[in-house]
Amino acid sequence: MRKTKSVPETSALSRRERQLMELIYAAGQGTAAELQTAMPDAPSYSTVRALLRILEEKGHLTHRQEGQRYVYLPTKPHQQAARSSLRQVLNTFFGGSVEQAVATLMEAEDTKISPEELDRLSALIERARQEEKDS
Amino acid sequence: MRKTKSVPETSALSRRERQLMELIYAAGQGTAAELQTAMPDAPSYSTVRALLRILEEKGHLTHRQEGQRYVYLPTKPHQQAARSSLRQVLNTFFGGSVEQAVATLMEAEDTKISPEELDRLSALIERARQEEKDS
DNA sequence: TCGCATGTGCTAAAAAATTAGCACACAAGA
DNA sequence: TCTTGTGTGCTAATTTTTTAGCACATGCGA
Repeated sequence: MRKTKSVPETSALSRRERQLMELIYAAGQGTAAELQTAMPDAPSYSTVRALLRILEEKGHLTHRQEGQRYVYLPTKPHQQAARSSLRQVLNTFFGGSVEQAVATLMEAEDTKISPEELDRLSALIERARQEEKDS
Repeated sequence: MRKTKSVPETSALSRRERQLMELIYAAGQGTAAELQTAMPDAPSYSTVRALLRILEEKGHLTHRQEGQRYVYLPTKPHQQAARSSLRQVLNTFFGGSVEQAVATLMEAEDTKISPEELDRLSALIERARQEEKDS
């Protein structure tokens, strides 16, 4: 069994913390009240605020004051978080293979990829091929 | 902010539990000792066993006895878990778009997709297109 | 047969996460 | 000005998670 590389302390998020981070990344930003509303099995308002404070301490979030309330937003750029999450899933379930992941999605009944998206995807791949040649 | 659908109790995994599940999915199966070895910041052997027992109680794992030790393996088929994890990441970070996800991966220096994989990917897409037409 | 290595089954304790709830600040309208 | 609504800053309690460690079983070689 392969030894995976050590996880930095900051990524050891608790269940609720993770849930909040996902919401914030999906939404871009949010206030305590908004986030609470958006949570499926929402805890109390205090709890949400407490979690946000902790996440800020851990360095995952910052806030800016807007009027009199805090709007929280991620510290790490969306792009970077996205990439590392995706990598993680790819490694865990697909042996790191993008192709396998896409294949799995295409097989799923409920997650059909639209013709338009297929077009865009193949355009993307074509472009990558060109760049490959150029270099 | 969109309200996400409620998460079933069983998916509320703790940090360590999640870590174990990921390892098991990546490896297919494992004994307590193997898993402990594979964990980056491994806790004690007892701890690993305790967690495995809990995961089994929660219905995520089963074990079969092999000789005198337990070999744990996931309850849910790999495929299914893979799909739902991937979906999750796609929704959180890429607005559900496969294309965007692939684009992000291609941009990353450290996660270049190999020419071979590009070929396989486009073959995959081509096949999907054909099926689209047929139906 | 005895001692050791490797396993599981427990239980109880320690640490961390989650939660509630109060106190206080400030803005806006009566 | 007083009251109300909405916000933050705390602190303390509860609940979950994580951990260690003992007791007992089994297989194996000395």
